[in-house]
Amino acid sequence: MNELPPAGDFELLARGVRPRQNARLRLWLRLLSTTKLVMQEIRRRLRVEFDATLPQFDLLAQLYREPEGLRLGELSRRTMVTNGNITGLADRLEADGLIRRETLEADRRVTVARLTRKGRDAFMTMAKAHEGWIRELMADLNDDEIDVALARLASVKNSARSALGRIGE
Amino acid sequence: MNELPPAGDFELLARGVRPRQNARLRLWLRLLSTTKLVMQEIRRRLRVEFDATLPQFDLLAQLYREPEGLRLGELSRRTMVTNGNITGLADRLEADGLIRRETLEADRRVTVARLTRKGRDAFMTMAKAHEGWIRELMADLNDDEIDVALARLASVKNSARSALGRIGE
DNA sequence: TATTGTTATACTCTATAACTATA
DNA sequence: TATAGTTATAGAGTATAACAATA
Repeated sequence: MNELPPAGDFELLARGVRPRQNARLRLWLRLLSTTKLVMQEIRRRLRVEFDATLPQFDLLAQLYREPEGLRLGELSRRTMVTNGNITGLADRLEADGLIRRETLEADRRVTVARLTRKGRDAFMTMAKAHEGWIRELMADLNDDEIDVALARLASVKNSARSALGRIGE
Repeated sequence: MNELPPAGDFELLARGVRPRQNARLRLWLRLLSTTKLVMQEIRRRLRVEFDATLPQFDLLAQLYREPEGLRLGELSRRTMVTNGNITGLADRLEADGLIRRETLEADRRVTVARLTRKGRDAFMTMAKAHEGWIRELMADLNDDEIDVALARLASVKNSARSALGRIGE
C-alpha cells in the first residue's frame, strides 16, 4: 500500500516563519487529515453496508439518545446542520421509515422527530458495526494515549467554541 | 451563545457497556465533532472572503509546496480526492486562472498541474488569512497542549493508516 | 413581529463506472 | 494489456434567502 505523504504544513515552507508559531496550524492540519482519513472509511462502510451517510447516522444517533424525540431546531443545533437542510435529511429518513415527525399540539409551529421502532433497530445495528470499525481503526492506541488524546481534543474544542462565541456575540 | 451538547457517545447509553471499551469510540466522536466545528467556520470564511472551498484550498496548498507541479494522480492521492473528481476540481481552478495543466511530453498520458503566478499569489493571501483564523480558533491552547495533541493525533493517524493498510492488502 | 419549519435554488463534493489516449 | 486522465451520472451535502403557519 502507498504511504500517504505528510499533510499540508505548507507555511513551513514560507520564508522566515518560525515553527513555534505554526504549531496551531500544524495541529489543525493534522486534525483535518486524520479525521478525513478515518471519515472516508467510515462513510464508505456506512454506504456500502447500510446505504447510509454520516449526517444521517449522526441524526439517528441524536434521536437514539432522546426517546422523547427532539425538535427539528434542536436537532439542527446538535448535528450542526442548518435548519433548511434538516428538513431534507429528515425527509429521506422518514421516507425510509426510520423516523417520524409530529407536530407538537402545545405549539403548532414545533415539529418533534423521533425514531420509529424500525429506526431504533436499524440504528442499533449500525452503531454496533460502527463501534467495531472504530475499534479496528484505533486498534494500535493504548488506553493512556486515548485518554490523553480525549483530554487534548476537549481543549481544542473548548478553545474553538470560545473563539466562535466571541465572534457570535 | 448556546452551549453545544456533548457529541454522540450514544453507546454509553446502551445497557451493560463498559466505558473503558468505548474510549476509542468516544475519541472518534470527539475528533469528528471538534473537526466539524472548526471546519465549518474555516469553510465559511474561505467562501465569504475568497469564494473558495476547502478541497480547492487543499489542492492549491499541495501545489504550493511543489513548484515543479504534480501529476494529477499524485494530487489525487495527496488530497484524498478520487481521480475523476480531481478533474472537476482542477477544471474550476484552471478556469479561475489559478492553476495550469500541461501534458508531459515524455509520457503523454501524464498531466502535470502547477500554480500560475496568480494562483501562487492568491494562495499566499488565503494561507496567511487561514493561519490567522486558526491562531484565533486555537488561541486558548498553550504550547505544551499543542505538542501533546500533535503527538497523539499522529498516533491516531498511524493506527488508522495501519488498519487501512491491512484492509487494502 | 418573532419563531419554527419548509421550500426553492445553486453549487460543490463524493463515488462509480465507462471511456479515450497513450504506453 | 495496463495506466493516466476525462467524461458521465447520480446522489447527497451545504448554504442562503424567501415563504407559510403559528404564536
